[in-house]
Amino acid sequence: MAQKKPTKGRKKDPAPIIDEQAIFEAFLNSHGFRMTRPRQAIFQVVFALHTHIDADKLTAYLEVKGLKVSRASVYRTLELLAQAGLVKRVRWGSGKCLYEHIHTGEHHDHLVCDICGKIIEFYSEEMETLQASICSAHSFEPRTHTMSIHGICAECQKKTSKKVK
Amino acid sequence: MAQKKPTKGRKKDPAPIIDEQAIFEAFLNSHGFRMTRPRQAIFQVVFALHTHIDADKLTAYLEVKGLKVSRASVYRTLELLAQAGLVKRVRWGSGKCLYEHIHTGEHHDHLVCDICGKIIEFYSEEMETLQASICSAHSFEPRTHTMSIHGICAECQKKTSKKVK
DNA sequence: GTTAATGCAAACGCTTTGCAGTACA
DNA sequence: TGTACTGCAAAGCGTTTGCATTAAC
Repeated sequence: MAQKKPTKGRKKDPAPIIDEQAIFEAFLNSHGFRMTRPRQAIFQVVFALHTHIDADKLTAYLEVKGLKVSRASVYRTLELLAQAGLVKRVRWGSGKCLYEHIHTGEHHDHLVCDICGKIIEFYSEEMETLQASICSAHSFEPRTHTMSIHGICAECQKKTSKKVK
Repeated sequence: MAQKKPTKGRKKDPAPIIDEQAIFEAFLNSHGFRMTRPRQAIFQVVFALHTHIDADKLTAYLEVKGLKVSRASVYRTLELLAQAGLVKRVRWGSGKCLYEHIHTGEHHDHLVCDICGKIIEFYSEEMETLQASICSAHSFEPRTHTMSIHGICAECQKKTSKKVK
């Protein structure tokens, strides 16, 4: 169901949020949990943003939108979303956690600029293949992976090379 | 000691610790720092173990060896070692930090078993090459990277398939 | 009307820091 | 002998939890 044209050309603009919403609701239902206003709100923000976000920023963001939700609920809901397989939690260098939504089947890796902190997402088919072959060489059954390359982004390189020699 | 036969067969047994010790001492010297007993001890343990270790385990390990060092000093020394480029600090899922020593030029990635927690290190030349090409495609200048594949190791697969189903 | 979810604030776990005493050079 | 380092304990930071109140079903 839900037509599935290849949509050649555009890279992003993945499955409509509705689908994920349905998954989330089904997940809640099947566990005897309830769909509440805070959960709605958090869900919306996480899936509307196309970036990683930490609990604090998310709370602030909600507040700006006029939805006051306690940090506790934010954490609890993100945990739920993670359990539902809709969101992935990643520890970041600082000790904070960032959360990113997962579009089914899709996933990407990260280039992280050590200077400006920018995160560039990328996807590489070869990387996936390579990982699969590494895993099978170790009889390891992969489930998820994280890969981040830290370094200096193009812009910061320019800035730096201007300033410092 | 210090002989450097190829020791075919064994995979590990890399550059003697002595070299790294020299680097550490040089680092300390050049920064006006001092080589102290706790620093010695911590250095020894980190480079003697061929695994990742967290500050707590390291402290405990030292205590067993009869070297009581405060957690504070452990953290401070690990920070120094990191600054010297001898040790890499990685945030782990739990919120803890693990530290791993770096043998110059070498580096490896990880397979992490979600069931037993075992960490398998691997190195892949193709991975390095692939990363380099991804970086250059984004005009990104890489410095370090982290890649971990989570999943289930061979042994746990066996156990699981026996029990379940 | 039940039962689960919320918000608050206190607890938590790991890491960092300030300070008085200790030890390296 | 002077200065850096240590150990302690307290503070810090992000996250989790207990409990009384509120809201979903």
